[in-house]
Amino acid sequence: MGRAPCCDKSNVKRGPWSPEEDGKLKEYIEKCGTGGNWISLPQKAGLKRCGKSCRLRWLNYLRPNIKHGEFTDEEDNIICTLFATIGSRWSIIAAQLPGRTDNDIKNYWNTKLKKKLIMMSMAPPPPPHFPSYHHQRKPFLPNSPPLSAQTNSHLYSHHSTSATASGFDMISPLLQSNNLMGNHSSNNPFLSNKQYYNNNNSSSSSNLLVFGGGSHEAAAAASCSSNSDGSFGGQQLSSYGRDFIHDHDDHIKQENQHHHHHSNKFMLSYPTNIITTSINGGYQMVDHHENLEEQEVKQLTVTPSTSDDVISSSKSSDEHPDNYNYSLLLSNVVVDDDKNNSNKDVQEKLMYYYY
DNA sequence: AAGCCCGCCAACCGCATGAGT
DNA sequence: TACTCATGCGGTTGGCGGGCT
Repeated sequence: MGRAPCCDKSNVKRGPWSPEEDGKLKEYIEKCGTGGNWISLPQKAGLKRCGKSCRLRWLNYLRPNIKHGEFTDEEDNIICTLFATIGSRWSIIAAQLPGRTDNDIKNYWNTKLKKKLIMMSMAPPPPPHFPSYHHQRKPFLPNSPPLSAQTNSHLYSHHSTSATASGFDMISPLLQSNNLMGNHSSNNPFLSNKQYYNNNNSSSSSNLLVFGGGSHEAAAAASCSSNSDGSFGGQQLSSYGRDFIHDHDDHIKQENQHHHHHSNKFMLSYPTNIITTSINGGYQMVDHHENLEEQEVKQLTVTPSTSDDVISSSKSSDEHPDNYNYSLLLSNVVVDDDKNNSNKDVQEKLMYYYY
């Protein structure tokens, strides 16, 4: 049985809001607030509207300090960076852009920015002397990532990350054009894992990458999950994110539960403090495929290069411990491809950008 | 001038989640 | 524990307006 509708649809007005309706809603909320109840608000405000409609109108249009109009280049960069990192989590992206609504950003992305990136991707490649990301990577500044200003529960409480491999690929050119990343096509951070394995027989390449300010799930979205068709398995990751993040102090216990109940583990989606606990044991990252017959299990053991790296980073992580630990921890790891056990050199596997 | 096409964006829809009971 | 319901979210739709033929 489906759930009951939130309102009597035959009795509510739909479609565009009139100035009179806007006025009523604005006046009521400014005078009385929402009262924590949108369902009853329209009646109190004298509106023949669904509560959800009122809420949307208020949040996306009427509330104070809403910014409309052109997006700046800086906003473009933030949107691209975050989209590459966490996918279409518009509410989270909007939280980084004061005055912008998730709806605005979503529309902007779907109608303009995406196309802009496509156009830029068709532009000629940068000249050969364009420096690699190894040379221009910015040092991590623990006081910078705006994502860390949010609570974890806010970050991870909802829905899926639906970024696609093509989405990541699309973003790359813009980032390059803005000098945010290098020009190593073989190190394209937006390749899916599938592409990574297709392109690299050994574990010596650097496609196990993170692009973003250091949110835990962000790392997962960018680096960990790919499905058998090469697309990113955001839903899976997201469900992990939900499970883990809600009770920050209970992560390790929950990780253990997952260890028992799931064959697919996305180590890099774990918060840093969990990874930190894995210094001695290491973690496995398994690329899980739905169809067992065709399953090509890719198993990566990812461990910090040395305990000292992790410990030292932990010590200086007071301000934004999660981000800081995470980045330092993963910036220098051993990636061991079990299928191809030939290269265990310590390598710099992760690229990151902070704004 | 009329008709068509298409991009933009406000609004809607369905679903997941969490709080309350 | 099970259920209901309000809220918040991302995906999608549909109307409007501008440009083109």
